[in-house]
Amino acid sequence: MPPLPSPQQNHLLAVLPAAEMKLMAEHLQLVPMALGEVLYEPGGQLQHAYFPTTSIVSLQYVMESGASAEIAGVGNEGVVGVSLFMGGNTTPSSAVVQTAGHAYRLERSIFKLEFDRAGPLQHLLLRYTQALITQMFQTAACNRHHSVEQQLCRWLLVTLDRVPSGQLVMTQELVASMLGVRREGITEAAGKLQQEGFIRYRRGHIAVLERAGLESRVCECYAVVKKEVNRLLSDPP
Amino acid sequence: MPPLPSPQQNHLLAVLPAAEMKLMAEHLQLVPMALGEVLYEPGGQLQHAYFPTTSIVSLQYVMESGASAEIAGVGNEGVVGVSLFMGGNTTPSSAVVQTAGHAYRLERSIFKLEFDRAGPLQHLLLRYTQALITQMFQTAACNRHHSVEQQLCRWLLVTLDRVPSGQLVMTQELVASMLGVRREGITEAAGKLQQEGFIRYRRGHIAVLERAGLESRVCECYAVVKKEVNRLLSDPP
DNA sequence: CTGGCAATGTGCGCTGGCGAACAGAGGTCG
DNA sequence: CGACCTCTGTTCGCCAGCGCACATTGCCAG
Repeated sequence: MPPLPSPQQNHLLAVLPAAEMKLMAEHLQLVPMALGEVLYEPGGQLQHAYFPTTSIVSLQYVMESGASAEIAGVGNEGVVGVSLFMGGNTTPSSAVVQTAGHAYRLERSIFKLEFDRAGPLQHLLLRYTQALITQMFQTAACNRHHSVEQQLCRWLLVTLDRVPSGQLVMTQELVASMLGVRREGITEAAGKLQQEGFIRYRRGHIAVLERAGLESRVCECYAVVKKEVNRLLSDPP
Repeated sequence: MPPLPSPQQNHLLAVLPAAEMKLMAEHLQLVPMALGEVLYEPGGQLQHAYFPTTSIVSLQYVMESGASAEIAGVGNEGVVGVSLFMGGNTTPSSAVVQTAGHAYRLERSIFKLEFDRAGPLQHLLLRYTQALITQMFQTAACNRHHSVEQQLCRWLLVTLDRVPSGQLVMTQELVASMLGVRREGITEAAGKLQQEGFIRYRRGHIAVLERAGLESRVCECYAVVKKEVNRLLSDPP
């Protein structure tokens, strides 16, 4: 077994000043995140904020028809539950664990209290929220104008940035529901990428072999978001 | 000529406590907003926050190919320039005046100062930002799954909520670029709506005749966003 | 090692939206 | 009042992605 994750594996927690971190440490609670677990449903009251370390959470919207679409993903660079401090407490979206792993969680009232302290944590969270907004922004535009193959490449690259090993546990069915397209569409696009030797997959596993290949096929959206997220989360002035 | 707009015509400014408002009043500056005016471009430094009264501003993203997509709109219920207080200062999107009118603007540093006061204004702005997030969310999902006609209905209804007269000054070309679709697609969809007697248009003018008709055709997205925005901006606890 | 089931591969026909090209029809401005 | 330009209507071929149906293939449990 790999060593238990430390809070520092989450970038937001990692860059907190020691003093700040000390205050929160005793309230942070390590929890396992199982694939498919639902952290919250539309309109449901969030009880905790989650800081993923090794897990990945997908923020998605499910339409009345049952069709779904991922709007943004949260990995160890962020936090699930921004609506807690934005003031709404709930959102019309859901959050589902997309890659199993761990997260640290913080009870809702504590989280809000720490935020209202108006210290470095607040600034960090607000900047992160803006990064999240950029993701959604770009997803909306990408949904409108780019092909399934391009979006698949984007999704793979984003996920890869959060899973250094490049070994993803993920069925085509699941990818399809994330992207909000048909499973067959993924089969086809993934088939092409496999033929080119960029990826290899077998029954629920995807291995990225040649990252550069994906980068040559992806739309601009990947780079735009990555650059913006780096800008926002690197150097707090 | 209609009377000059008062700051109270902007909902955010209207609900501010008198004390708060007094502080800001002397810095608020009434400006005309001309159709097509660009408030900021991707990556550009915002100099002001804008509180629309009678104008409508469209937040959009322009792709490398030149194709564009509106991600959210801001009318008298909101403010343009959330990135100023979120910490990023800029965003990769642009803001364009979609309906001419007026707005009150606030110099960047003043705006940030007032926000950092952590009073009612801050809470209000954060809640509004979450409402904005909901809009983007829903736009992303809507772009993925709904037809041009549905999206046109949504767009008309949203705009109608901000233009009580129901008389829109807007060419099909412009609507098309907002929705990120072809102009012909709008011609066709609008033609249907006109045949049904829901709207009437002539060279750059759209008149909504039967709001209920549009509501019968629109996708769920309109109601979801409206409900959520009402929830967030009505009763600050 | 052998069902059985979930995951993947494939092949239809269909349709919504795209791209391009052009014809009419208001407005506007000389 | 007429020229001109912009906006709108319409057509045609094309293709990505959908929905459906069914064949195949790993993988795991028994």
